[in-house]
Amino acid sequence: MTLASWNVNSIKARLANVTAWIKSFKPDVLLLQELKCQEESFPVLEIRSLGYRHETVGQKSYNGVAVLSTEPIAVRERTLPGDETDSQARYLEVETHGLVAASIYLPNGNPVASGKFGYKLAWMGRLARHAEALLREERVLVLGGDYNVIPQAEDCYDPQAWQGDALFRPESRQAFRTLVNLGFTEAYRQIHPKMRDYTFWDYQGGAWQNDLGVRIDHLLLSPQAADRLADCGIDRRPRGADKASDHTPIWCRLDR
DNA sequence: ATGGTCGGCCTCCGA
Repeated sequence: MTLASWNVNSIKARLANVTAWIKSFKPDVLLLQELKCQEESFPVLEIRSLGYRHETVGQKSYNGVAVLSTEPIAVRERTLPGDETDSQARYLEVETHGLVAASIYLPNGNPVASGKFGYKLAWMGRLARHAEALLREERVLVLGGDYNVIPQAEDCYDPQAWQGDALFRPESRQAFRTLVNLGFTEAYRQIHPKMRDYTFWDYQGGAWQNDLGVRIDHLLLSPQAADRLADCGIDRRPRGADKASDHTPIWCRLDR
């Protein structure tokens, strides 16, 4: 089975792009981020007509996550546990296709001098604590989404240009390592140890045309999921389409 | 010379 993740930067503005990609790639499970709409305005009919079930956590204007699946979906969590006061739509955890999957839209954290960076790091701490509990279940589990973290210098066209940015700050990268080191396998690096590839290119300054990107969308696999990992890739084609999102999908194939 | 990134939206904020 194939599972993919894609930050679509508005599901309404991106509907034609998303439906076209689903038709061509046919993922079994698709994790979406940055819907930028409330649940009642999610394009239910268009997604259903493609043969997918869906669950969403929506919010007006900002954030918003979803899970699409060719099989029934059972929701486990609609928010990241650990802070009842957090109302941002950034986490949806489900069971489908016999696996546990979470669609994650991790806070951007910029500007670093604002409270947003503290919120990002606190959110990452909560994610790590919850992930520990998830790992104890010893299930096939995928935590996928827009992590807004550039793990290493080689995941970035120019580390100097990102120096000081919340996506590349040492604190952000350390928190990402702490999460991975709980026992996850980062699917892309497992399959492509040396490859330079990106999942995000800014709209500004011809970043896409000049391949000035960063790798910030990740699939984290539990040991039971990593046992089944057969392939992983980044599909650049959607980023080159008309009216593209600034992110492109990352996918993995789990065998058996 | 002109333009300059998008999307949503209480025309600026968030990314």
